[in-house]
Amino acid sequence: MPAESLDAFLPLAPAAFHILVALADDDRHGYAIIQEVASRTDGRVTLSAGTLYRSIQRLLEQGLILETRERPAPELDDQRRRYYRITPRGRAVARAEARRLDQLVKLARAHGIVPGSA
Amino acid sequence: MPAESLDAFLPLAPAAFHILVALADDDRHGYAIIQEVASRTDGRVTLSAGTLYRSIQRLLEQGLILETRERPAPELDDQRRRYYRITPRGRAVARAEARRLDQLVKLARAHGIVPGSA
DNA sequence: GATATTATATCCACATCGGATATAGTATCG
DNA sequence: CGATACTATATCCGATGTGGATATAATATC
Repeated sequence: MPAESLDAFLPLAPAAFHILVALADDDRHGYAIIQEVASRTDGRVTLSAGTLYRSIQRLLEQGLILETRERPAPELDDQRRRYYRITPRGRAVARAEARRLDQLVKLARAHGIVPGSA
Repeated sequence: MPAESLDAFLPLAPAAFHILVALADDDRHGYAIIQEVASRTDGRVTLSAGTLYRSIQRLLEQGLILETRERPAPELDDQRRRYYRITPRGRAVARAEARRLDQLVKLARAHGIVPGSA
């Protein structure tokens, strides 16, 4: 996967970025992604159901995530759930987006926007 | 200006962030902002005219920038230009947005998205 | 004087988003 | 065991932000 083609995905939609980062560690189902993102951001980012499921559809179509057949032990499972896993391409896109955001922050710092680091 | 009210502006529209950062150093006119942003990002961010002038209207309404009456020496000026300056509030919002973006990058790093820093 | 560039402004179509709504399975508790 | 709350997925609607096209006109170049 050449680096160029990753650029076609950038800038990545904010919701898509959060979903990919939430799946970076572990496979998760949709509802769990909402909770995980909220938890990790101390409640600052609360993905709505509409945003979540539409984002998941797009990420699947783009091959950035896939739906897994693996499920947890039945006593921990819930038949309604659909579990998702980040793909290598998804990881590469998330990495490229993180780099893009980092450059944005550096640009702001270089022009004195952030005190204590200008 | 309490920190809470800044949150109402977040997340800041990407174009608005770029405009505020471009005005961080110097007053500029619209067309110059497009060129400055393109130059600073090595051509990766090219604000379209439509995006620029609508973004400027919003930033004016929100009090994040203002139009200045000061103009350069007549031989360097162009009567068609409208010059803009970032306000203290605009600077505070840009700073808050930079902080938000930085936290996003840190979150991605904490979950192993960015190699060499996880 | 013709042409290209600079400069501002508006319109249209497309993508993304939050919130509302729908449907139904699962857990809790009296 | 029945009511109620929570979990879980999915779709629809309206609002916002964006690039690209279009318009208009002043300025610079040749």
